[in-house]
Amino acid sequence: MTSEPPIKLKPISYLVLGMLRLGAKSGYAIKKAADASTASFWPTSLAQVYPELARLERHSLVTRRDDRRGARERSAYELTEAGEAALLAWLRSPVDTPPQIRSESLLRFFFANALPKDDQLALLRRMRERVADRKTHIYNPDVPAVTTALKGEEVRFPQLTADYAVSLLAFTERWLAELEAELGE
Amino acid sequence: MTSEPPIKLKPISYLVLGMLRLGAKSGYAIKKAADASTASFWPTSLAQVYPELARLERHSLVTRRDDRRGARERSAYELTEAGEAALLAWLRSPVDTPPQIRSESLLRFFFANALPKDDQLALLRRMRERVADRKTHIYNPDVPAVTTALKGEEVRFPQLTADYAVSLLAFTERWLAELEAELGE
DNA sequence: GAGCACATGTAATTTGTTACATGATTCC
DNA sequence: GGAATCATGTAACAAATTACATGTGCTC
Repeated sequence: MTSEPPIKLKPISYLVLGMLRLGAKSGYAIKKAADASTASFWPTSLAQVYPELARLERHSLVTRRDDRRGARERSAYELTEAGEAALLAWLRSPVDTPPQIRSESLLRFFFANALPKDDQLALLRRMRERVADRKTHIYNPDVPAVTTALKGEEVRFPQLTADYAVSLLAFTERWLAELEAELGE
Repeated sequence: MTSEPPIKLKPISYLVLGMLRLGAKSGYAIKKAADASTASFWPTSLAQVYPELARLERHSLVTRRDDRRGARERSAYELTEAGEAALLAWLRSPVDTPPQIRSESLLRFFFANALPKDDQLALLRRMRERVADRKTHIYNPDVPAVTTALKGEEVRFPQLTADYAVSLLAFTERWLAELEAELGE
């Protein structure tokens, strides 16, 4: 089907394939869906999505058709069989790079010893407030909006992912509150 | 003291300043200490540490002196008063960029709906096993090894950071086990 | 008609990793 | 004597973000 050298699929590839499978059709829609669901553990940008779609099309993992609305151009992409197979193979594969985390907040926490006790407590309180903030702002993945492609399939993992994120934040909040109490004595 | 334009301090700057304060003296020692303590939430490399030390020295936040061992050259760095002040100011500052996370594992989880139930369960089990692995391999920050510079100061935050990491992993393990049980019914 | 969401891309810049280059010291 | 660790740096490369560039359609 293609004479291209074998394509190397990266997480962004699977993000795109996965969102297509859930029913997002345009690059813009994929990015929007990602912002509302996967952004907190796999951030991306349009400058990644568009080139990736083109790359996947060159390798016949997706097909593109014109889908203009009046004068505004738009592309509608679909998974090919090879594309769906690649997605499933990845989901089944055990290979897993460890999660990468960059938390300035934890870095501060780690060095907090340099502060007098009052400032340590202030730091903990600020951290806890911020965690509470993030908890209330977790996007509930707007699954119905993008699952038009799925007939009858019960979609629960996106919601579970959001649930997990909220639980983690709640756990962190409690952990910080306890430490605050202990340190404040 | 310097005619350089004002220095812009980034997290790697504070990592270096903080490790110096804990008693690491050479660039190599800073990297080693970071690998054993902060690497899981703020990874870095020697190719960042060395240039950063040079930059901090140019701006008089650290001082460098020769500390060769025989024929092997080595530099010993120390915080200046300005350096310690910068570290403390950062620790007190509320500014906080949200943590950045990239977890291929969670991305898989999010899309796991595409799999038949058995494969979903296998995915959950693999995730849980991997979390358990990471939990057992968490480095305990080797604080005594680098705290020669601190006289009498009780250093507990590095240990607390490791405790928190272990707690989070344990929480995740339980969460996954429960989901597995629920899904397995 | 103003402002925002929809829509697609490329270019420039930033950030960070891995590879390269070189050598000394220590431990088995 | 060989391997691992100590020690310092630079160069090449990779990945990702932000900025740039352009225009349409919808809603208040």
